[in-house]
Amino acid sequence: MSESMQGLRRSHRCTEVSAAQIGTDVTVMGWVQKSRNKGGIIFVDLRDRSGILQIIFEESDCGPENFAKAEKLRSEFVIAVTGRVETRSGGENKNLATGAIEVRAESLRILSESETPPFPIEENSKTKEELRLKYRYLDLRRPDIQRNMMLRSNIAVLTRQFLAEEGFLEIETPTLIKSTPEGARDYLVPSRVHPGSFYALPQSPQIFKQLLMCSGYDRYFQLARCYRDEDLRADRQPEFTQIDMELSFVDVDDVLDVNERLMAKLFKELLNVDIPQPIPRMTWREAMDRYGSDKPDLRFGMELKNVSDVVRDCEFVVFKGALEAGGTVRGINAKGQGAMPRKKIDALVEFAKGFGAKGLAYVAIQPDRTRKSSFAKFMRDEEMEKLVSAMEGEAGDLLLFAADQNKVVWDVLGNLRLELARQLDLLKKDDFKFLWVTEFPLLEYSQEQERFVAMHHPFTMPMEEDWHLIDSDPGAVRAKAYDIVLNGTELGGGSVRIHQNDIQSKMFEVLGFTPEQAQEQFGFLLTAFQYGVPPHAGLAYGLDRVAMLMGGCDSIRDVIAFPKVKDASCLMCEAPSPVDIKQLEELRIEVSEETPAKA
RNA sequence: GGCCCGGUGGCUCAGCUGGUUAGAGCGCCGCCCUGUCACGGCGGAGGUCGUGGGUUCGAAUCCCAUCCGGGUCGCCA
Repeated sequence: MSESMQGLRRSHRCTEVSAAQIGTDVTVMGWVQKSRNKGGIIFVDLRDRSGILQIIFEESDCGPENFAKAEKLRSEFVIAVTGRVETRSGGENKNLATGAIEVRAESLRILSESETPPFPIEENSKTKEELRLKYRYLDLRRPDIQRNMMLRSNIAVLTRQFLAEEGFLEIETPTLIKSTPEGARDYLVPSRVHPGSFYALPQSPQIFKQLLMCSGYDRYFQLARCYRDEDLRADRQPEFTQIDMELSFVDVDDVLDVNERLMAKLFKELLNVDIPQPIPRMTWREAMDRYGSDKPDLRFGMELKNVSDVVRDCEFVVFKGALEAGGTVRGINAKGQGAMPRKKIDALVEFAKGFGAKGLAYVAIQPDRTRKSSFAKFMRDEEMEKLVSAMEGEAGDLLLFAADQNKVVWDVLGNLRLELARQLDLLKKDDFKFLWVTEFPLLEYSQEQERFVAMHHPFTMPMEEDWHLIDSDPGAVRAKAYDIVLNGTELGGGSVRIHQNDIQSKMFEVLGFTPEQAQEQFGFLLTAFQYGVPPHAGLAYGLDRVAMLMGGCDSIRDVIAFPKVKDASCLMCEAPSPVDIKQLEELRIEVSEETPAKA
């Protein structure tokens, strides 16, 4: 039996009740976390989003009718209690924020009863994610998820506040837009009015924000929903939220400056963590050379070393072959891991092969400085000495080498470095190491498409000093593009945009667009740029990733209220789903054996 | 699409080199209990071992297929 709210008003959230209210009456409402019935006295832990407050029921205070109701309380019943705040006479509970006080119930209303939940609503749930997601509305009651959602809300509020104070305007852009084939796969929405034509959901508001610059809005931002029809990961959902911004009359430094102050504000106010100002910068090339990654995790060292010159004259065919083929030999030094058992080293070799390595050469330096090595027999002693010394190898160290084309060597050692850090527990979640990675390559060659594709997007401004290479060596042209990296995660990225038609046309040409194709895809942008466009630049964060890292979570699902699972479906509402055949007919979409529809 | 891990009462797990009636903790239900807060005591209910097939005298256990969830590679301008 559910009672009404008639005549009742909540006076406090659970943990807003404090010693300051002792002796006064309060009215609290929430969910029964737990009821402990001692016979003549009943303790109820009442939970709301603020936390837990103990209610005490005794018949002499609340009367027989209320006491009888209190005896019926079960987990997750929703109740309203009016009572007197008291100091606990039974001793303080140090585990609760409200552990020194309790509310002696004078009246009780059962606002809603509850079935026994399918899993316990409690902190640090061990429940399978599958079940949690099916009953996400219950999972969202758990204190740790509620903290995540509140953190996310605070991030959004502070971001708006900060950017507004910095002169940014919040402007919404459409989510039914034109499909562009470059980049990620689009989610498509069929048009009823234009049979056979489709809208796309935006992968980002990129073109619209550039048009806003063209329109003179100067500084724009938006917390924008974005959609990409690609496979999911722990840090990737098909729909996600960007903190998206664009600025006019700026260059790289201006964008970096405002963003490092934004990050500093968020981390200081929400986590009381000081972010260095300015945030360290590293070029893409340096990041690759030192860490084998364009999003290096700076919480630990173990940097890559290029030893190509050291081993250039040795007879080890793996090294020799790689160098002759134009590749490099690089290594990392896992300090103190020289005693790693053979089995574990073999596992690392297998791990490396997963990233394209043909093998992994190693030297394990024993405590007595003798060496166990997979390739010593191919090296002269003095060559080995030189190599070990180039790696700063000391007794007890494990040296690991990869030899191949740069791209492979970077990838293998970069991932190996992270794997070793995980094994050695070097990655502390409350250690926040920010980094700007700058000067990304403008283009990268796609084997699959047999042409150069934009590393960032086709509107990215090349670095002026490299532009003369665009025909002779397109891959060597660097861009005014930058990523903001935190603890090995790409939090966001952006660039200075091209605002000159001649450079833009050349870009399209290099990317293999005919002028007609460029016009067809981006004509409105190109036309807009003929009417006076300011130099502009911008950046977009993955808000979900920001919240994930700030909240110490392992997956962005933990900071998204209703996330989707690996195959992009929703376990709770069961989207996507077949639709009524009538809906399909209206859209002129034909039904076949393979596309099920409701009759 | 590839590879790896998992699926056993409501929850979390054990059992898995085949062999009595599939166990434990928590939860749930009933009774008792006036200072609990991981409350306690007594009693009780609850299981198609993800699904389908196969091997076998016998399958939670072995084999094949398949579904579901997670991680990862490809993919993600």
